[in-house]
Amino acid sequence: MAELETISFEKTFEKCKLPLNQLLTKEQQAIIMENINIVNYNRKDTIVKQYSASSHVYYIIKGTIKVSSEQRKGKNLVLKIDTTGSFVGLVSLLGGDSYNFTLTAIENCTLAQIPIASLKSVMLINNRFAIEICQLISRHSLFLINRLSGLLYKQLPGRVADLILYFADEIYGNNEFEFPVNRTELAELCGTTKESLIRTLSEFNHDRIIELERNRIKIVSYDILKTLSRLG
Amino acid sequence: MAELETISFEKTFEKCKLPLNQLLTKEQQAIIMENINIVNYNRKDTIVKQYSASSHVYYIIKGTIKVSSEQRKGKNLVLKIDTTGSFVGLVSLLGGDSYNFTLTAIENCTLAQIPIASLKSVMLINNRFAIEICQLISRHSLFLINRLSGLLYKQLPGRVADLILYFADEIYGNNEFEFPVNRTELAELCGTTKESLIRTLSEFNHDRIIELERNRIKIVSYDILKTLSRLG
DNA sequence: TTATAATAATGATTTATATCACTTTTTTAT
DNA sequence: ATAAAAAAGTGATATAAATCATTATTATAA
Repeated sequence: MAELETISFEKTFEKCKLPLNQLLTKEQQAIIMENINIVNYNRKDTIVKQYSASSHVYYIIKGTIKVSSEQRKGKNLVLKIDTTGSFVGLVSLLGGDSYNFTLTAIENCTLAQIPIASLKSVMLINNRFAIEICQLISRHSLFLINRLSGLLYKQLPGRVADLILYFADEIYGNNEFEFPVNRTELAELCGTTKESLIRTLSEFNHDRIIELERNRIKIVSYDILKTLSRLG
Repeated sequence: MAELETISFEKTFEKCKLPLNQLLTKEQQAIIMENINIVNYNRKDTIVKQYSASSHVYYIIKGTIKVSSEQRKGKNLVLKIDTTGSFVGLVSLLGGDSYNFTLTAIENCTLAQIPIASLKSVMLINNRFAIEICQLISRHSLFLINRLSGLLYKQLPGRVADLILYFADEIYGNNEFEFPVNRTELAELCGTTKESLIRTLSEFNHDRIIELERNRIKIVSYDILKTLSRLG
């Protein structure tokens, strides 16, 4: 499950959405790299478990993971999907001393484990960087609050439309893609049950809003999806 | 609605949960006070409107406000109640350039309006302060994510139990208190309708879990509420 | 290849809660 | 003090989606 490698700062954070090269001095980059671990995970591997003591922040060098939270025995909520170039676990960095969510690889991934202490120490000597991290946390929070409010108020067609649009627009940037997770996990992404999700997807398929074949999906009418999302 | 006053930094932030006196130098305190506005609001006054351009962060010198978000025409979600000593609007500080939520006074309030620019400039020269603010944002986000997940997964008795416990434990620190808002707003706090909320409260009253008389409520069995909250 | 397990799909039924329509009580204003 | 408006409460009904039960399909292993 976990094998170590050594690569440069540049290479590691090549795809990062923050311009870390400008943001951090060479010395600060060295602090980060000093205790970094590069780890590979396979599909379905658990990266961190909710409630366990938090020690690292993760950066996705390559791959896709899901962030989820156990609501009760057997009831899971998938909060979001994260891919290449994202930091994960930032809210847990300052929000408490244990992880608030479970992270699971949904395809083969390469992650960098950055010790919280390293990250904090760089934040303490580099305010621009601290504020950038703060900004990531704020945006991420707003995204989740919006998503959860949507799940709370919209009914299924709207939530499933959001789900499809989320994958198409935010994850894959393509109107044709393959769901990286099974129906149960898709259901957990829109706060419903496997059965209800399947029914709604089938309806969309029948109504020619999408073309669905197993995990392969193609959006036929983006506009109708947008409308469904809006009307909830 | 809005009348100005001038008071000292010490007096203004007397009840603040952050030790601003230690955290900020006299010069930094002066930057904050330079463009600060002290404003009084009456019950039901709108403090800021969702989607309007964000210019200030608010600090509650005294009083209680609600933070809400319009989900669709006529459908509101009350995200949280905030009281004396809290900063409000921090996620909007860095998360974007408009307010993400509507703030409304639910009792007579005195708030300090702090220009975002002042706050940011202090954060840029004081890393400890920046990290403290970042921490506030993280904790606040986790609270909301938990609350919203609860609303999503629990059914009404669990959500109403949470509502009562929220007021008793977090807002008033007392098992006997008066709801500061009407039934519609209580319903909006637990993502339901006025009617359903009223019915659930009446059941709790009938089952002697609470003693309810108009807005005055007394928790009779804290344990049952806790159990209802846990079982959802 | 065949058996076994996992996942997907569909139909029937139940249930929590929203909606609607209305009454009663309380608050506010004249 | 009385009228008008707002808020609280109640009952009947509708409905979206969960649950339960079962079958079909696909993936995995012997």
